Amino acid sequence: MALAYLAVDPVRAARRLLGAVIAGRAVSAVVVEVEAYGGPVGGPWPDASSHSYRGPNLRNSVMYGPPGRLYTYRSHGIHVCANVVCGTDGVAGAVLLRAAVIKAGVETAVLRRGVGVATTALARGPGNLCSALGITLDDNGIDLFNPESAVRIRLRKCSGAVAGPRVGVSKAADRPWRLWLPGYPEVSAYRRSPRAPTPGRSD
DNA sequence: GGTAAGATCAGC
DNA sequence: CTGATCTTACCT
Repeated sequence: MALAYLAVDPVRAARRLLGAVIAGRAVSAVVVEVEAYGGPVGGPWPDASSHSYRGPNLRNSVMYGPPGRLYTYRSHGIHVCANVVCGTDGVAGAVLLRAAVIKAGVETAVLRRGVGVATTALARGPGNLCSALGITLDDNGIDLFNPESAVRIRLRKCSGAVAGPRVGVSKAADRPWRLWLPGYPEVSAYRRSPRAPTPGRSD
């Protein structure tokens, strides 16, 4: 059962999610960039930039559930971002889907993103990825391994991943928990958060 | 009941 | 670098 491959720490789960095929609403794509997010203080993978750092609440409850579920949230009041929950049931952890290569339904993705958007930019960036795949806040908590779900994922074997610091986070900014497959123009350019403290701290 | 911060993105 | 826009959490 492929689901068991996600019942591990977020960084390993992130590595296993690269190359996976995510099927959204009439659009499917191969995941080429992800970020790992850990859990609360005192948990196995404390992570100050994770939504679950301060314990369970209304927004992050899905992160504490079983692996293989979809965790969506609204970012900056504008965009929707999608995570795949990892770790065992009861332990918070998730992998943010940052970029993907559209494999089917390009026309639909273009309609959602806007005519004139470059093909390689359709699902570049977590907000754009959700937009292109038609993932919404209402999809929060759905089982990505249930064939009945509106959004599904299939894990594929994959190698050659590289790692670097996460994009946009203001805490634990130097932790190399962003993983991607090199050579894809779909992978977003690295931008450090303007709110992040001086580089090189071990946070 | 008010307010600040934020795992983003596009456009100057 | 900035503004847009909204949800949550945490305070009083």
